Amino acid sequence: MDYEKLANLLFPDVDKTPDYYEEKYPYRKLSKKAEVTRMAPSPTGFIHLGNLYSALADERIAHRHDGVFYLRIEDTDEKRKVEGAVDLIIKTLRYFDIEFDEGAGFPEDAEQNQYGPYVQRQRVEIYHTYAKDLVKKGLAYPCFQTEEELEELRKQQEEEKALTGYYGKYAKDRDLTYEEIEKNLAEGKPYVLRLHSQGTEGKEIVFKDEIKGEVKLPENIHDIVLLKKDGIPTYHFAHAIDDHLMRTTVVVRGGEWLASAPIHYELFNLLGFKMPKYAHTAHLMKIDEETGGKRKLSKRKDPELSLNYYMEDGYHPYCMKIYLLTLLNSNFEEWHNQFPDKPINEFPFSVEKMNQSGALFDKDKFMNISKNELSKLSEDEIYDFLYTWAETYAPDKKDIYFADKEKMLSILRLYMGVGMKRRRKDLAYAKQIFELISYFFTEEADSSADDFKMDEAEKKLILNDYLERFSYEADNTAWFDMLKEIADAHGYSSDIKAYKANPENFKGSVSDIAEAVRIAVTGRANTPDLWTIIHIMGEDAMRERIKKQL
RNA sequence: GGCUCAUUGGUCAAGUGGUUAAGACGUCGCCCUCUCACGGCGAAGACAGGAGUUCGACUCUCCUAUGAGCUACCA
Repeated sequence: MDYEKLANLLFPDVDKTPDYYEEKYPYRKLSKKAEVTRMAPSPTGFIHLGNLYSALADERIAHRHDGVFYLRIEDTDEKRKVEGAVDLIIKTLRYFDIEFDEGAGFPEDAEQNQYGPYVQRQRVEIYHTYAKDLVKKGLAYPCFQTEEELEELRKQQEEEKALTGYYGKYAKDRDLTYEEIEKNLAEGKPYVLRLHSQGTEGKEIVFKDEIKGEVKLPENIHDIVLLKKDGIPTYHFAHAIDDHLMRTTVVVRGGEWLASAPIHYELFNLLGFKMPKYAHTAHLMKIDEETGGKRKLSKRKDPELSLNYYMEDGYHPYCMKIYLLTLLNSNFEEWHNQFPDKPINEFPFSVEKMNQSGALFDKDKFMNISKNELSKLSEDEIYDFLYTWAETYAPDKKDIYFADKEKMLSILRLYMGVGMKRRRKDLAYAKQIFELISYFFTEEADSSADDFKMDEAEKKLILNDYLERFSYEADNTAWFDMLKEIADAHGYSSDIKAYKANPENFKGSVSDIAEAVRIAVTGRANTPDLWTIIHIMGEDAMRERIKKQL
């Protein structure tokens, strides 16, 4: 067989050689430690937590030592394509403070486009050049098998209990003559381009994974498809060419790719490429309600783990980043607690420290982190964050909550414990915060929340007395002393300890008095300092709310 | 079925032959306290199972179990 002739028959329009591209995309001039990573999503128009999780890993690895983090769009599968997906990806990641250094999304003539195009469908010329070269070397051939024939083959192999797939003696079209190929082509028969695998059955390769260490895998023997019948490359072929030509140094990808590593190993070898480092990551998992087991996040089954969900509820992107980092690198949390003031990007992120097994997304933990981190912000920062969130996610509330900036800031100071010895940690996410402080912005107390513990008559008696004695000018201690007086006057103990020592001597304690007032004013049994609440709300509002209970 | 990876408390996890098996979240108790939140102190709670190797195994080997992934002209 004259492979040269076959190559020209198959790719008459390809006039370039691999050397051309090798020269066009030279090795990057970066320091030794610098790594080049990429995020390579399909443009499905959907990003979820798992995507963010691995994008963050990529980004940290690249930016740890001034490397490059770029965006490549893997649109080789027609069915998955969605318009505007690239924009969505860039915007979403930007929301979480992750920026690309180059790749899709940058203008064509931009400096950040030097290794482009970064969209695979715009790279077919490149793939075909390498494909032609492979054909020339007798390492690839056209395969005219139909789906039915392949299906037939699979059945036959299953019956024989043989390994399924197109390989070795089963790869009939390996031996097609030039004339046969020419004839098929002339008849317009569709074909795919297959790799002529050089692997031997039973042989093993030792594959080094940056996270898992050395893994023994069987050598690839399959004549895998390089170019689909429409001339578009499969993931495997595109991966080899793109990551080589874009000079990727570390490929971070999901663990489901580990099994196909032998294919990539062979491909890189036959193409004469130096292999990048690989890091196969564990997926974020969740508990499956039906089976009770762990399983990987699925975009179809787990809409609540879409990034939109977290944006809509108003989780602070910084908190999300912190949480994901604690999952990604187990020593991050310790580092962050040790140096709370250091920018988190200074954390020495390491590939080796990444998890081997999939972690469950722990909402409690995330909540805890959110509360902790928000408590470190200033009231102005929280104000701005809430304002921005409300603009898009709660426009109806925006006008109400932000009508009076000073009032809002006072409320935030109250809830954050600004000025106290220690900050409070009540605030977790925007939606929850709006709910938490809602009673400040309604006509009356939140009647749906908590009920009074004392009976109607007693309640009215106490609240009446409270209104009579109340003085707006009284400071916090004077005001509380007044509550104690009420307690004493009605058979409650003004001294909590005395009450606890002999509860049978009293109807209750001053805390019951405070609670009655608290519920009357706010509708809730639990709030921060009541005196401050009253003074933010104003005397009239307070009196009105209490009168409603009489 | 074949191949691969994983398995330390409810969750996330330190740990690489000798430890009282860290720490964080959660849970519970106590203290502080007008409630809540914060903070402090404390408690319960784990090496999937079985064989080896070894003076000694969470750590090494093998087997079993369980879970996950791959086995496409999808990525």
